[in-house]
Amino acid sequence: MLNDPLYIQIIRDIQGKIDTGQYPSDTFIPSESELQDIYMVSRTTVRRAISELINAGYLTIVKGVGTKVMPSRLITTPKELISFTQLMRNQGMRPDARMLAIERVKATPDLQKTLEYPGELIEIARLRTADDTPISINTSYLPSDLLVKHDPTIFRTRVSLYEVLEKDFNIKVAVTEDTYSAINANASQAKLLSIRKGDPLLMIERTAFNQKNRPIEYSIIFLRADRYRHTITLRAN
Amino acid sequence: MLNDPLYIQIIRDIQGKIDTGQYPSDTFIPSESELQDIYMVSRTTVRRAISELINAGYLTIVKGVGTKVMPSRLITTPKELISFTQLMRNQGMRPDARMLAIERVKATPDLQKTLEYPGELIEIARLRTADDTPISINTSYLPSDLLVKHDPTIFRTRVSLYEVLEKDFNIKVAVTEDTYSAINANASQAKLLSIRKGDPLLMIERTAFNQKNRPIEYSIIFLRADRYRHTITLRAN
DNA sequence: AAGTGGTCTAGACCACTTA
DNA sequence: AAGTGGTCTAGACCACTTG
Repeated sequence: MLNDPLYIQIIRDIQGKIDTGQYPSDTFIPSESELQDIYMVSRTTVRRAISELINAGYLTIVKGVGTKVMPSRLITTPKELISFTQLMRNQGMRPDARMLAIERVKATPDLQKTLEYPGELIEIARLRTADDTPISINTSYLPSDLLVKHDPTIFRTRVSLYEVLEKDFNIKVAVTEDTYSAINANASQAKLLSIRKGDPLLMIERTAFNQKNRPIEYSIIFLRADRYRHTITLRAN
Repeated sequence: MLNDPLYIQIIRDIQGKIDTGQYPSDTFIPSESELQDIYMVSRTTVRRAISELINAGYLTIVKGVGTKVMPSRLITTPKELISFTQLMRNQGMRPDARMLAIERVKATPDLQKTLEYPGELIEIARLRTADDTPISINTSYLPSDLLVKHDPTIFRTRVSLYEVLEKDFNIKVAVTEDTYSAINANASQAKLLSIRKGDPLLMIERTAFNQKNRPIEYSIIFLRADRYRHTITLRAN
């Protein structure tokens, strides 16, 4: 923490002051030259920190006037990539998962193309719950060459698949492409999710990429529309 | 253009070289010191330009090695805010809209709260089509005090509501909050969209804000799930 | 060892807002 | 006129990757 770059430390400090209300919503934070004095750094470093906080949606600049704290409504939903475990935790729910299957499977032509990998895949199917209510059926496919370090059963040890990838396999998801659609539940989906056949499901297909732009996961998620809504905040360029 | 800041001109130039293939996908662009010589600017200015291109998804940095052009797959789906007109054009379709209603309405309590406006609203309901196939029913509510400059019928003159707001009212959308859900079509929705009652619809509720964080539009959109998929690319922080 | 990007400084001049 | 952020320069030292 103490060895982190100065601008990171400044970001953390300002973020903390926003969160604790020392810099309330819609008020101006100290000017850049004041921040230079506070943190004893150059203006470039102050501006670097402010620039990232603007990018993250915490601050906004009014030309010729000053730098203002964004209304918290717009702070709380960052446009960052987020895992479903995190999403549910953010909504104050206790996420869990029941493993339906962990198997080695052959890739279909579509999956081969999407994952750019001709070999075997690991299929992980899970029923996700929040506060013990079934929320979604989540089926992931991962190239097996990425997962040689441990037995696939390691995915039983944690609720978040992305946490297993990061902590046990050192694989970090950098980019996702999410496609939203809607379908009617079929009989088996309805049974698993405790709803009726024909009820609406939000369907999300996600392809995840690592830092080197290699596809590392394709997943298809069926979410109960009555229990779950997915919100995303976007900013114009 | 010539009076634009240097870093903007550099961004445009590099973007152009990526688009025309002079800097092909997955190859390294010149190093920062080479770019200093090319553009005759300081390293700070070069880095400013590169930083924004990384943010926009065009470039990626490999530590200690160089700066690489992102694969075009990941460039083509920017995470920017985008209008539905643009979205359909991007998919190679010809978007159009049939006006269903332009009316002054009283705000429901929910709408009053969402739009933070107690007065009358302008309701604009439209059937959106792509290549003459009905795609979505789009109902927007806007505070009437924003629209005094012209008669509301001006919304008939353009296909894109956001274009009318920007060009005729000088109102720019800066941030949107989109919530995704799914429902089954009711009888009237099914009729308008040429589908059957009970067929799945993707529902998107959007609240749009201007640069000053004032809510300027609430819209609810019902999309035919069989004809339309909505893709978003997200990056980790 | 050489080259790359990562961080940081100390200045400068400008356009914009407010009084 | 004074204060704000917007842009830019010319240096410096560092950590990381590769030959």
